[in-house]
Amino acid sequence: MAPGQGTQQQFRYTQTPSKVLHVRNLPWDSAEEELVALCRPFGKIVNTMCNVGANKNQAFVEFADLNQAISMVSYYASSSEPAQVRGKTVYIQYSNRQEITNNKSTGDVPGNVLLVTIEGVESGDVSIDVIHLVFSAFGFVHKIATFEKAAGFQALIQYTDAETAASARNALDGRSIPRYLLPEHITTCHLRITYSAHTDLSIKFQSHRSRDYTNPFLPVNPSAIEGSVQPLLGPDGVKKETESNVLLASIENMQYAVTIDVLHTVFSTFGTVQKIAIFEKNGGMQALIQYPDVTTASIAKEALEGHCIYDGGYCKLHLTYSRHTDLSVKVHNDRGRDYTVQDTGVLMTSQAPSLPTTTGWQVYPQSTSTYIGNDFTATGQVTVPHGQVTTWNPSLSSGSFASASNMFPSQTFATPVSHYPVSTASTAPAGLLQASQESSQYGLLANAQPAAAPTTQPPYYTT
DNA sequence: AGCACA
Repeated sequence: MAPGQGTQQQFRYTQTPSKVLHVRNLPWDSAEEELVALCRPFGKIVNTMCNVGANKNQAFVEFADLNQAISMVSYYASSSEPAQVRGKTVYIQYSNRQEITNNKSTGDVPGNVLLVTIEGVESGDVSIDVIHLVFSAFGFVHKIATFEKAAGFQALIQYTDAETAASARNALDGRSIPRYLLPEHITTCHLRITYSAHTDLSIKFQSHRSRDYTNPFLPVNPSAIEGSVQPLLGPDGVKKETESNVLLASIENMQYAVTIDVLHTVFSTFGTVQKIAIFEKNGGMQALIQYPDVTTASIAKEALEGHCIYDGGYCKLHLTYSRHTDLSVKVHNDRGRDYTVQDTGVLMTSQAPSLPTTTGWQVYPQSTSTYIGNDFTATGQVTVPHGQVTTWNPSLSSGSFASASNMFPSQTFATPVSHYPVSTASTAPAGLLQASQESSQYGLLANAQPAAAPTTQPPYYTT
């Protein structure tokens, strides 16, 4: 055999596809979140390994499915823009291994602490109290710590001994948390349970993400109250969201009913809406809107964030990216729709509307664009409704919630816009107006509005 | 700028 030529592989870096990708030339100090943000649009990431190599500037990403890894490699192979992390070009190839193996989690050495992965949910969907309830059935739960990693929402559950942990694992591994303990839009929520190498968790605060049931005097972390989710922090300390094709919308000041049809009309302006689910959360209303791709979702998010569906600051939209990528909407009712199936023919008429020519409506910029939006943005997930302002962490709230009413404060953070030229508004406001005009014609909004609705005044969108 | 973990 000639030297340097193996029989197994002609060339060392001629890769066969793998669901594990090797990423190199990363910034030295790049975080796992940046890697995840880059790769997530292409599929579900189940594991990562960062700070690899002598320079700590390589990483591995493992997708759930081979095709997802292939789609990412193919995309950047033919893209005019190289893959980048914080402006630095990174190089992506198939790894020469088929899976990431961490030595961290042994997984099968029995211990008193369980590592639980809760599949198909994001952290806001399953409260620590629900987790506590489920796992208390097998014995006294000492401590719980929850966190979000690339693999998803995870929890460490500490029992007294390995026997109790084993009974809980045997009973619950692969099972689902009962539906009645979950938000309505969650249909599957399977538990994957392994043993953790930990024996005693160090819980610093009682919070929405960690509990120590052996120490009732442990202080409550004011910045980790129920309902607020710590945002991912970017390298500059600024909140950084992981993009998704699914948007989480919360609707503030909902004086008028906002139905799925209304949402479908509004969000269809930016592309095909695949699925919508609406549900109650903390007394407010939220909706998940699924687009086919991240790009469409981000355009819709940018265009709609902070806008009101109706005049007077009513039904103000706040949008974040959901961690969901594919909603399991199995119903066609007032809580959920799947527009990708045509069995009922419901609303298949509202495809992406044609470009507006002249609308006849006007866009009225509102001087108070972000009176509450800043607070939402600062806390990541939009989960805090009105009326719970006393539990809010003051350090996160730049303004007083006492002013969060129709009495808009005169000072604003945003630059006041005196007028929107129609030309520059063609992507967002004009499209919105077109959408609202259509919905008026089709009467979609008429049924949704109470008698007191401003019928003489067509709905319009303000910033 | 080119592959960890045992």
